[in-house]
Formats: sequence, structure tokens, C-alpha cells
Amino acid sequence: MARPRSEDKRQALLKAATETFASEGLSAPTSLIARRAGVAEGTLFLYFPNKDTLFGAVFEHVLAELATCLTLGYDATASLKARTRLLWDNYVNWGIEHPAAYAAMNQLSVSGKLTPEQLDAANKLCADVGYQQEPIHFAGLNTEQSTEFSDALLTAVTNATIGYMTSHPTAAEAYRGAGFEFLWRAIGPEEQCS
Amino acid sequence: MARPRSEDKRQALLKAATETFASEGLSAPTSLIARRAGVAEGTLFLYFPNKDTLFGAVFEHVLAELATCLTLGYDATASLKARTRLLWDNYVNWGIEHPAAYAAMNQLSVSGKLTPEQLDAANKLCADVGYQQEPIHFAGLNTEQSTEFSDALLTAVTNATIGYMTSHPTAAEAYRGAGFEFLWRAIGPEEQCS
Amino acid sequence: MARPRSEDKRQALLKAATETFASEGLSAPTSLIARRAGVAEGTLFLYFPNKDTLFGAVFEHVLAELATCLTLGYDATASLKARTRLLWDNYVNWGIEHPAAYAAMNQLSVSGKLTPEQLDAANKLCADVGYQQEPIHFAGLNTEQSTEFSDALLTAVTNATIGYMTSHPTAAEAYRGAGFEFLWRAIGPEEQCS
Amino acid sequence: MARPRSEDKRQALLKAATETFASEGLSAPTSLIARRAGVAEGTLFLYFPNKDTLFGAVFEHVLAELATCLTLGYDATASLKARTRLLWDNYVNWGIEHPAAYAAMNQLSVSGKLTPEQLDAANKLCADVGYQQEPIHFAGLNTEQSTEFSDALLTAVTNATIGYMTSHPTAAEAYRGAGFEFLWRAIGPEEQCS
DNA sequence: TATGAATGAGTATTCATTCAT
DNA sequence: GATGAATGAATACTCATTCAT
Repeated sequence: MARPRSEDKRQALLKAATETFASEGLSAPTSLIARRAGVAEGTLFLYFPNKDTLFGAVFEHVLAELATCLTLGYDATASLKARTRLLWDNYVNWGIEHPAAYAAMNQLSVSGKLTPEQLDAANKLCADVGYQQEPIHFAGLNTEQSTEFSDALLTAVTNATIGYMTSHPTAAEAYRGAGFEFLWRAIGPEEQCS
Repeated sequence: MARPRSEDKRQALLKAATETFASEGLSAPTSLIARRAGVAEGTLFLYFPNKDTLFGAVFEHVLAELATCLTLGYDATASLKARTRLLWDNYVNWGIEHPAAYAAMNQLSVSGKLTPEQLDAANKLCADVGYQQEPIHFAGLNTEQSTEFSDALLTAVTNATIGYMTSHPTAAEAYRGAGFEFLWRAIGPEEQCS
Repeated sequence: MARPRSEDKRQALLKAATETFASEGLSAPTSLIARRAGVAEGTLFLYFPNKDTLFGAVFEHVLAELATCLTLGYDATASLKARTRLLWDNYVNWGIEHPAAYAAMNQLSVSGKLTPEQLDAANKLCADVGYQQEPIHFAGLNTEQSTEFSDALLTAVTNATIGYMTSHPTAAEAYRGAGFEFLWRAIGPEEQCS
Repeated sequence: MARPRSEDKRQALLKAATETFASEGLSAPTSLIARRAGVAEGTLFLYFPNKDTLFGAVFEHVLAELATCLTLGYDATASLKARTRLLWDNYVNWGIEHPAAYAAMNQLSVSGKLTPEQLDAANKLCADVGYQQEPIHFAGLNTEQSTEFSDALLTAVTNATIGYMTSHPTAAEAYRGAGFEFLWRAIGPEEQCS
């Protein structure tokens, strides 16, 4: 009996929090978030017991959305370069099209408010897509370490590229291509001279 | 507010602020920073009119220190790979040896409290060293854009590597090498097969 | 708000409230009381329209239980001293055996949340038992005033004794006897020398 | 340098807190106390780090004032009865003349917010005056226990009397006398028949 | 009748900044 | 210049009470 807790309200709160964190920073008041979500101040704490929990929930929510986007149009039979390019484009597009989610994610990453598990999940994003069928290998690192590390570097390069595209919108597409070129040189097969 | 006298106090405040931001986050109280610097609460505002100014001053101060470190041992006559490796090692070493400065810089970068000029300065770091005598070139970008962008990517890769070295200390040196390997493939001359 | 059905739930709420007030203070949340009573938050307000009413109901409930205990084993034909001693022991035993009720009663007494009638009822407790067949008399007070006042003093002495017994459990029985000795000297017949 | 912390403000805060606790209960907002003391909200927390500390400080302050009043007019050469009567009158007068302090003390006593030491101090009040030159003795208790306990009972009887005097102002003096009569019978020398 | 989601006023405490000393 | 007392706006979180289900 009594009303069930509303998934709509939860989603509204996550959306409002994401946008508010992006525009006002993580120190934005919870009351503002509640107002933007169209619920009472106290309601926020019915869905998230405290602000730190909200931080974590927003991060996980945004990461899940990003992960979904990354697999769009994935074709396991395409060439490695084509698969990598798709991943790249999906990631970059997501960052450009969801600037609030992107900004919130970045702020949360360095906030010190996330659990190690949550931070790990971010690094494993690309790995989860499973696109690296011929894993890269670095001297001194085993296969798992190499794969995870190259994913992290991919993420770093992508983020830097998204940043440039955002702050230099007129040359955005050129930066997107340049970023991929940089990345592909680094992780593509070496026998390019033949 | 006339310019205060003691350069010592200013340095002490910057140092205390850097360490405090690293350990407590940017929301650390100014009173704590003042205490760690060994001065009174109000004194801080004699040297920095408000907290935002302090943010900017810390960022610039840390960046200047980093820039100095990057040139250590620089030899303009060495090969591009050797010069790049030196830059890489200098950067990584600085990040490892100054974790507080490194953490504060990262937090400030995404804080939204810095001016565009301050953020730009961070990307131009390596460019300032002038090591790229044979500038890289990306399709669709002119030489200046290409150089600046490749510097930004270098910074991104370095930061990701420092992060991995810090969180996986037992394999730190392997990650350092792997990060450089990744970078060199991306920016090194292509005719490596010959 | 029609009168609710379940007397069980009412009793459970009173019991839970008594224990909660004793352990957490009067500012304990009603939601906690409801949970301890095994009912929903809103249900509490079906039985008690607001928290203040609950305060009063708990007080009256506890007082009624105490009053019942006071008459246990009462023998109207026994000597005054024996009757007084029985009353004393009944009171003290109740306080020791029902620490939560005892504590709640004390907190409520000074809370300012009770009506004058409810506070009066506490003073009249012993009078109700009707043990004072030969009423005490104080100069300047009429018989009714004297009786009521001596009952109030009896209550005060008892409470102080219970407090000492609780905080000095090893000498509890000695304090019980001492308290009675004190009381009996004060209210017993004066011709003790004969 | 800088202003020294003001003893005046501290006293004003203690006074305002005492009166506010008496009239509004211990749950009175700290902002109200600050306003009544004529200082800013934050200033209260400069003098008392949190509300619990304020509770304790008020209690100790009030107790110290009461202790001072108890010794007024003390004459070590007077008879035990005269000395007891003086103590009695001093105590009762203080309670009547400082109803706010008296009420605050009572509320704090049962609040659970005081340390055991603070509570003890309240029981030792009369003992400190050192009026009991011929200590009372109860069966089963040693001299120290007896003295302390009889002091506690004295306090209990006094408080009950003050309560009656306050709620029955027309017969106040009669209750004062009656209370003392009760007390003196209980603790006075037994050889009253001679 | 019973439930518990929803509400929003209320509160202790913090902290950047000012200013009297 | 240096100090730290004073300020009061700001904020996370609580909780008595209401009401849709």
C-alpha cells in the first residue's frame, strides 16, 4: 500500500543532479537539485540518503549511459581499425552531445568522493565492449595489465580530444580526426610500412 | 590593499594551500590553510584578496614549478626520441615526487575556477620547452594547431600514466615505459621500418 | 479521525514510545517509535493526533501502571509504618524494575509538555492509595494541603533514592533502607521515645 | 593583537541560554539564544564549540551561582538547626528568585547531556558548604555515603518544596516552613523528647 | 484501517570575508 | 602589516505531519 517509490522521480533527480553538478560544480546545493527535479528538498534524501550517495549514483548512471552508447553500431566482423574508429566516434559523440554528463563525470572522477570500485569501472569501459580482439602488449606488463592500461590511455586521449573539440568548435571535426590518427598510430598494428 | 611585504609568507601560504587542497579538496577552509602556513586567518586575505584568487595563484605556482622541472637536463642536440624521453621522465618524476602539487593541479583543472588563460597555459607547457623541432602535423590542422594539440595529448597520456603508476606502485616502472612506448608510437617519425 | 480499532497497536505504540523516550530522549523521532512498535510511520498518528498527545498518553499510561503496583499487597489493617514501608518498597521496586518507564516519567515531568492536571496526578499518586489514615499536619497548611504536600515529598524522596540505587547498585539495598529511614523519621508519629 | 575574546559576550550568552532553556526547553534554537544575547549566530560557536558544550557550561555556571548563594550569612558557630535553616532558606530563596536558572538546571539534570562529573557536582553542593559537622548516619552506609545521600535527599526535598511554592504562590511561605519541618524531622537529632 | 511516500519548515554548524585592535 | 574576533549567509539533513493509494 501507500504510493510506491517513483522511478520517475529518481531519474529526474539524477538528471537534475547531473546538470547541476556540470553547471555549478559539485558544491551545488541539494536544494537546487531538488528544485530542478521538481520535488521537495526532503524528497531527494528519500531516494539518496546523503549527498555522497548521490555523487556515486550520478557517476554510475552516467557511466552506464556512456557504456550503452559505445556499443551502438558495433560490428564484430569489421576490421580492428573500423571497430576502433566506431568506438572512438561513439565516445566522442557522446561527450559532445551530453556535455553535462561529460562534465559531471570528469568532476566526479577527481572529487575523491567515489569508491575505488566506481573509479575502476570507468577504466574498464572500453574493455567491456570487448573490441580489442588482438590485445596490445607492453613490455613489462602482462596481457591483462596491457589491455587495461591501453584502455585507460584511450580514455585519456579521447577526453583530451573532446576538450579540444569543445573549446575549438570551428575545427572540431579536424580535432576528432587528429585525435584518432594519434591513437591509431599508438595502438594500431605496426606493420604499416609494407 | 597595498602589496604585502613578506614573500616568505606568500610562499608558505601557497605551499600550505597546495597540500591542503590535495588532501582535503578545494573546499578546504581557508582558516586551515592559514594555520598550516603559520599565519593568522585574516593574513591570508592580505596576500590573496579571495579564495578564487588563491586557486589561480596555486595553479600558476605549481605550473611554474613543473615547467622548471621539465627543462632539467635538456640537451637540444640530442635525438628527438631522447629529448622526448627526457621530457617524459621529467614530467612523470615530478608527478610522482610532488603528489600534492600534482593532485591540486588536477583538481583545479576541472574546478571551473580557473581563467581560460590559466587553462591554456597548462596545455602549452611542453611547447614552451620547445622540444618539438620537427613539429608533428595532423590532417586538417595547421602547424600551430597540430603542435599545440599534440602537446595536449602528450599531457593527457602523461597524466594517465602517472595515475597508473601511483595506483599500481609495484609495476610503476613498467607503466612508465609502456606510457612512453604508446606516446612514441603516436608522435615518433613514421619511417621506423627502415 | 475515527477511533482506531486495535488496542494492541495502541499498547505497542505506548510501550515503544516509553522505551524510546527513555533511551533516546523526548526528541526521539516518531518514525523510530513506530518502527519499534511494528507499525508504519503514519499509523502512529492514527492513534495519537500529534507528538504532544503521545507525550501525555505515555505519562498517563506509566502513572497508571505505577499506581497499580503501589497497591500490591496492601493491607489496610497493618500498622502505619508497615503500610508506609509497603508503599515505599512497591514504589522503589517499580522504579528499579521498570527503568524505561521510570526514566520516561522523569523526563516528561520536566518537559513542559504536560498539562497541569497530568502533573498533579503524579503528586496525588500515594494519596490515591489512601494509606494516610492519620494525615500528617504542617503548620500553616490545612489538612488537604498537608497531605498532598507530604505525598509530594514522599515522591521526591523516593525518586532520589531510586536514583541512588540505580547509580550505586552495589549498595542498592542499603540506600533503600536509608531512604525509608529518612522518610519515616519525617512523617512517622513523633512519640517514638515512649 | 586583534580583539580579545569578550568575557561580557560569554556571560551574555550564558544568561540568554539559561533563560531560553527555561522558557523554551533545551531544544530551543541556538539562533534564538544568540539573538537574545545580542550577538551573531556564528558568535555563539566561537565561545561554545557546540550546543552540548553550551549545555554543560550553563549547568556549571548556574551551579556555581547557587553554591555562592548557599553560603550567604553562614555562621559556623550557630546551632545545627540554625545552620540547616539558613542553608534551606538560601536554597529556596535562590530557586524562587532565579526561576530561569532553577528551571534550566532541572531540565539539564535529566537531559542526558551532562557528564557524570557535572551531575556529581550537583549532589555535592550542600556538602561543599560543610554544614554537616555532626554527620548523619544510615544503617549499612558508611559516613561518606550517608552524608552524600542525605545531601541528595535534602536537595530532593528542597526542589519539591520550591516546586510547590512556585505553583501555589499564596501559601508559599507555609510550604517553605513545612518543607523545612519535614526535613528537620528527618535529619535533626533524635533526642527531641527530652 | 493501514501504509509509507512526500513535504518543507526548522536547525546546528561552517566558513569566506571584514574590521577593530 | 598582522591578528583573530565577529559576522551572517549558506547548507545538508531531520522529522512531524499529511495524504494518495
